Amino acid sequence: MKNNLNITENIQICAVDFAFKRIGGKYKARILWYLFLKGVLRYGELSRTMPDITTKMLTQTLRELEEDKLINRKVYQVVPPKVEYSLSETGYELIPFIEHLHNWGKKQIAKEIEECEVCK
Amino acid sequence: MKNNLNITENIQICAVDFAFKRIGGKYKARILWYLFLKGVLRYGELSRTMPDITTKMLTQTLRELEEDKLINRKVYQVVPPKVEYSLSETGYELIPFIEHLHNWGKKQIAKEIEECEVCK
DNA sequence: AGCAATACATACTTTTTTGTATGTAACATA
DNA sequence: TATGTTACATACAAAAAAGTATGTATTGCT
Repeated sequence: MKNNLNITENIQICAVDFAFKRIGGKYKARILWYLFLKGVLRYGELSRTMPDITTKMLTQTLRELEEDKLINRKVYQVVPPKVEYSLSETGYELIPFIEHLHNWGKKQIAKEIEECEVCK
Repeated sequence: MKNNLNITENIQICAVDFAFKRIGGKYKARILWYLFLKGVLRYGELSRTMPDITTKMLTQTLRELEEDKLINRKVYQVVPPKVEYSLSETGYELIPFIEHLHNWGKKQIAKEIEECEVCK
């Protein structure tokens, strides 16, 4: 009676957890969302699009996304350097989810503004 | 030329970010997913279903979910105490997203096992 | 009186994540 | 020879999240 989980349920736990580990970072979803909206972007373009992300965090996050194969990284052997980032197929498969989240968020924000007395 | 974002895009950023703050915790999505799968659950039942979550984290996470109105908390004035948790309507609206994430995760896990030489 | 059941609370420590500040490489151009 | 451009790297500090251990309240039952 201690553990009444079946295998299927355990896999389900893991899958939600597994997925969350790959996109759970502070900026991951946003980066994926931007790559989706804008297509191929250079490092500097990403940086200028999201000025609140420091270069350290941007690089770090991009590396993690690349390791998990959610984005593609294309390096041009030129000076000054040129590196392009884009969504991978696997990363692209996460877009419907981010979109849902995005719509949900928009709706919630609207609701909170509506309920906010100070805002009236 | 420094900031070429328009208002619409800024709202989009915020929405993804906003949403992520509400379900970004280590256990939040899992708890919501379980409440969806099982319906109404008592504190102890949740705890037994997810034995890897300490009572401190479970309580803390449940409180945050409650504050953000993603779950309902119903207290029965009895001894020993009885408290029931369930998805709120707003929380329920997140289920399609968690489900998507869950399916994506399952697929990725399968893919990784397939690619794993050691597993063969 | 002592114990069990249930749903927590709280002080404190450890770990993880994020931020700050500064530095580097390579070449083209002034 | 100095400067600008681009895409980072790295040491260190701060902040946030999570974990550990222990305690509490109430009441029925033995």
